[in-house]
Amino acid sequence: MNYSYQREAILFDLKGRCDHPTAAQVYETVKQKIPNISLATVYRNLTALCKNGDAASFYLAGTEHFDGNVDSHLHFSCSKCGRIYDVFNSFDIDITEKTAKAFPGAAVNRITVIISGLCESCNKIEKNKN
Amino acid sequence: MNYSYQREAILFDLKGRCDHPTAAQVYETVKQKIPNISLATVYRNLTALCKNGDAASFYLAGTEHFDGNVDSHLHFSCSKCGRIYDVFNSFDIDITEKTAKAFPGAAVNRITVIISGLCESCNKIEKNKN
DNA sequence: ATAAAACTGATAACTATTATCGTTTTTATT
DNA sequence: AATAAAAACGATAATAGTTATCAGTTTTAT
Repeated sequence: MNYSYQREAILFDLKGRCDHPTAAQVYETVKQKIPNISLATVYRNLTALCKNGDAASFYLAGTEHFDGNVDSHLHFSCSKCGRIYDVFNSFDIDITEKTAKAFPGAAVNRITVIISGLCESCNKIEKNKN
Repeated sequence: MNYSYQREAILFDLKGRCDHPTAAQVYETVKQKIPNISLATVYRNLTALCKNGDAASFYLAGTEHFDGNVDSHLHFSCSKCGRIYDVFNSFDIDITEKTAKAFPGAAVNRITVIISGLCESCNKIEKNKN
């Protein structure tokens, strides 16, 4: 893989935010720095960065979201405000290990956990409606 | 919600299989029974059935997969053969409960867990390559 | 300096899904 | 049974997200 100014800018942008952006959202911000960058370049590089282990991604309702944090963690998605929060693995078990036990002979590569519901602030608003 | 012959056939098909089909796959099989059924009808009804609690769905690589089994369970997706296996919750913790603790004040509605890797048979083939 | 490989922007193509609309079916009421 | 409103239908257009193509540019190794 060769160096590219565009890829560097994309990774820099992704690493500097924690909102789990879509490709289109990364495109919008990187465009401020590189006005003539193409959306295809953003897609290409986000995919390459994930493949390379520099980024991660997960799907939410059919749309891919990217994450500059490649450390194992879960995601909480609020169905009202749409925000995606990190959930730093507070679980007292190693899901990967347990899964390997449940599937003897299989190779576990990745575990995606998406918790959905109402975040604290949206839930508070919801409760006040009564 | 009124009765519809198409919806009944769609739910019957979904309940009778365990391969977590996409809308297009349900369409293909239901078409054998109702040749003039529309793909839009399949989408409409799968969505309605999920909303109604008679079915469930999750996204895999941008595509929605449907599940006639609405009991809590996880999914193992093989990256080679594409098959999706059910993982009946052998974990000794209640993820929902733990999540609620990690997010005090939030309301947890649903937890989607997708484990990806190589299933036992594909992993065996992979190992024999050496 | 040069040539191959990798990467780019622009855009066409594709896949999955949703929206629209005129027609048909279902359901409740006469 | 007739009827009218609501719900659902099939066909298909529209949309969203993503991937593929391709000619031109940048990077890298020599």
